[in-house]
Formats: sequence, structure tokens, C-alpha cells
Amino acid sequence: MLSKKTKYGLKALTYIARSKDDTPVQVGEIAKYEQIPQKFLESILLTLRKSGFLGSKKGKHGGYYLLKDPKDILMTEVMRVLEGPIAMVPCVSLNYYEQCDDCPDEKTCSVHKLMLQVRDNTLEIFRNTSLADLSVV
Amino acid sequence: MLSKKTKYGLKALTYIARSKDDTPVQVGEIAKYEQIPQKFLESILLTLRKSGFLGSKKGKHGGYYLLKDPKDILMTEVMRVLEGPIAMVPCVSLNYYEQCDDCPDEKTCSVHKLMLQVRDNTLEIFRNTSLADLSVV
DNA sequence: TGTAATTCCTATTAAATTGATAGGAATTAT
DNA sequence: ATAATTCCTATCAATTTAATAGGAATTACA
Repeated sequence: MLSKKTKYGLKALTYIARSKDDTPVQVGEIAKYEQIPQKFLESILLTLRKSGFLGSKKGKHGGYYLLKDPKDILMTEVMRVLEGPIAMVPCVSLNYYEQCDDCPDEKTCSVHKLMLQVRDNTLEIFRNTSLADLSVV
Repeated sequence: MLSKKTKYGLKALTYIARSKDDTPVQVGEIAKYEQIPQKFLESILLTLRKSGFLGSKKGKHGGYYLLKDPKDILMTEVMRVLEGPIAMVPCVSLNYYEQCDDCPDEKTCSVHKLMLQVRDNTLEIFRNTSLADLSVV
């Protein structure tokens, strides 16, 4: 299951991408429109800022804005930051590889083979989907 | 992330499918070979039996055996029983559909669109993979 | 008929993760 | 100055997951 964190984060990014105004978008506005607990959303947007997706402006009339063109924000990157590894098991993860402590042999492991396929396919989708695609109404 | 339950379950099914003998396979044997806590595995195999994948024989020389040809045990079915919905959000689930309590409109929801793609692709893999495929060494 | 070996069943617990909340510090526009 | 906002840290509650415990029921076989 997709975590709320990721879901909220994606919705927020989309909301910001759709916003025509060139003034920063405020957390409160997004929270209200998307029905997300504001404080929770704050922490998510903070993460996205620290990861280089968003810029922010503090104080009155402050808010968040995209640092890149939506076309250049790929789902691979966003998902890895919000949700963590794309692979369903560490032993088929590109960025977070880890050997299974059980599992005598990866090559004959049936789970490994199956999850490798799933990862490849999901990765393909995420590589070919940008925030711009999500933002199309 | 794939739960241990699912991982163990898949490994156990594969183990049973690979077993040439036509005598039932014992939990203890699988647990030892696959390094799975035996009591935990017991409960998983029980689930798989109740779901119609496995038959069992009680008492001495008892154990578990497949009820169908491995070719006819599809990953869609196994994954749904062990891991639950294949979709990452309930609003794109075929078998467990649920409207999101947040989310004003599914059609303009960016998460919905993305997760629909992922589900379709994953489903395609699971539909085309049987236990027989997993069991090939 | 008794014993050992096995599945079956229910309950409990421990650990980890997730989702959310709280309170205020720092910064900025007006 | 004041109000509005992001920023930061800590904490909590709920849920889920992984595992354990103990024994009942069943079966093979000596």
C-alpha cells in the first residue's frame, strides 16, 4: 500500500504544478483543498524541499514553489524520496540493495525472480512519468 | 515492501512444487531449508490450505501438497491471498475497491492515474506468471 | 493399544512503522 | 510592531507485522 505521506506529497506537488500564479503556494491552501492535515503536510513539504524538489519562502506571503520544470521531475525520484525503495524486496533494489539474511541463493530464489520483473516494470512507468503528466487535468 | 508472510509463502509453495516425491512435504523440512521460523510458516501454510492452494495430511508422515498443477496457480491469486490487494491504493483496486475519504474527484486525481498504470502492469505480470514459472531452477 | 510425529487452532506479545499532533522558533511583508 | 508563514524537534497513538506459546486433534506404526 502507498503511504499517506507519498499520496499527500504527490497531490501537493501536483497542486503546486497546476498553480498558474508565480507566487509561492501556501501549505494551508493545499491542505484545505486536498483535505490533508496541515501539520502533516508541512513536514512532507519540508522533506521535498530538503530533497531539492521545492523551494520555499518564509514569512508572510511565503510558501512553496517548484525548483524545476514539471517535465523534469520524474516519478522515480519523487517516489524514492517519499516512499523509499521502488523494489518490493531489498535484494532487487537498485538504490538500496541488501542481501536477504534468509535466502541461501539469489539465483534460485523464486521470489527474487518475480520481484525483479515487477520492479523493472514499475521502474519503466516511473521513468516515463513526470510531474507534468500528473498535472494534466 | 513485500511482507515476510508473502515472501515465506511464495518460497514454501515453490519448495513444494519442486519436490518430486508424491508424499506430503512437511513444514519442518521447508522451515529448515528456507530458514523460516517454523511456527510462523505453519500459520502461513494453514492460510494457503484454507484458500484452496494446498491440501494437507495430518499426523505422522503428514504434510502439505499442491491441489492444482503449478501451471494453474497464478500469482494474481497467491498474491491476493498472502499480500492483499495488488493495487497500491484502494481506489484503483479491482477486488477491494474503496473510494478515498479525502480525494474530491477521482478523475482529476494525479495519484489515481499513476497508480492505475502501476496496477495494470503488475497485474499483467502476475497474470502471466504461475507457480510453475517460479519453480524453474 | 500406546507413542511419536505431525497438522490445526487460538491467543498473546514484541517490535516496527505510520499517521498525526503539539508547541514554539525564525523569518518576512506590511 | 504585528500577523502570517515556514521551520524544527519532540512526542504520541494507532495499526500492522512478525513471531512465539501451548496445547488439541489426528495419524502411522510398532
